[in-house]
Amino acid sequence: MQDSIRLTPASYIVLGLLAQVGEATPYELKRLVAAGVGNLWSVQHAQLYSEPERLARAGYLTEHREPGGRRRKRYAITAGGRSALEAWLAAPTHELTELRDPGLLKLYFGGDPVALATAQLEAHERKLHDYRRTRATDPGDGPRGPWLTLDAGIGHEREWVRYWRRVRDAG
Amino acid sequence: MQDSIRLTPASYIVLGLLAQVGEATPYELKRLVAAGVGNLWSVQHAQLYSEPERLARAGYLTEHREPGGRRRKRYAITAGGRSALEAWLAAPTHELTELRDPGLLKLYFGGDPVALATAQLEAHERKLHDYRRTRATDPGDGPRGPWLTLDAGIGHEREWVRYWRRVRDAG
DNA sequence: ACCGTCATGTAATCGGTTACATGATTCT
DNA sequence: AGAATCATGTAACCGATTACATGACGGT
Repeated sequence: MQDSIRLTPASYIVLGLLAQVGEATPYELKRLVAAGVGNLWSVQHAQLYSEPERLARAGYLTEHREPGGRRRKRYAITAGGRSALEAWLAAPTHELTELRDPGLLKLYFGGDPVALATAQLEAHERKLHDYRRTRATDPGDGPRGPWLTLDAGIGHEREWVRYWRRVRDAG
Repeated sequence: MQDSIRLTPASYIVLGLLAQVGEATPYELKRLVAAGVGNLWSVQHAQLYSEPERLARAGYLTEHREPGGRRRKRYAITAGGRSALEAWLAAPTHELTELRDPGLLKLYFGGDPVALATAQLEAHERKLHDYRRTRATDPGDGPRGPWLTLDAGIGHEREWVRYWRRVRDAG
């Protein structure tokens, strides 16, 4: 129950998911991440074992082993966890994303624009179609958040496609 | 000279800058990063002390202390370093950026769209003006890479502005 | 039976971040 | 002269990634 650990984005992902689903094992968390937030902010599966432990030690989650079979650990959010999550949600942030794009980095240091653009275009177009398919099958009910961020993903993939096309065609 | 360390983006930033300027102290690297790549991919200043050491141990850089005064360490790229850099530059990548935007993450988990949009809009608009000012004063000669990535930055900030405006106005 | 992939987890490493420090300049 | 900021560096910690492992299950 030792408090005061630093809460990172990964922490909030765990807290946020557990707030939604009630309780889960690390493996279930992995599935949940893959089902949505994952293309927003990826988390290695190993971290979905260590992070809940950390959060539990700090009192944000409870942990108990399943009695039979694999004796897996199930985690659930506590009141403390919920209020930490809510405090975080309530504070809008001015922080900006960095681009942090490996392709751009190569471009910066002199990588061949056309070759980079070709490779990147392919990848971004694929991802864009991916997103669009997801959105097409989205019933549109359910919470607003995931839908809005999916929209962000689409907008950004489109922008990347535009960008790399420009680079390619200028080459 | 122990070889075979893993080269990370930070490594390539150091290699790339040293390839351009010949040699530098960590502090000078810090300035160089701030002058450009920094808004593409930020690097903590402390890492500009440790990373060159690592690279030097692995034979990608040479290191020697200045004789007088502060006895700072100056680093220069070796042939091995240069060829590692070039190999990296020559291989286009299919890797995609993730969004990794703290604001989006909050949105995903139910943060208030209008509040988030307001805060984010302000920050992105500022950054956009910033980039535009930079581009306005760019002579436009010099290597292509930085100019092209600046263009990416502008395109993306514009997309973010569009996006958050939509979110705000839909709220 | 065998092979591959999914399910599930632990251990070790290490890059990157944060915190701490101190001298030199510049501004008020 | 004192405050603030820039210049310059070291040390410690720890979150995140990589590597390693093993059992179950579906298909051929």
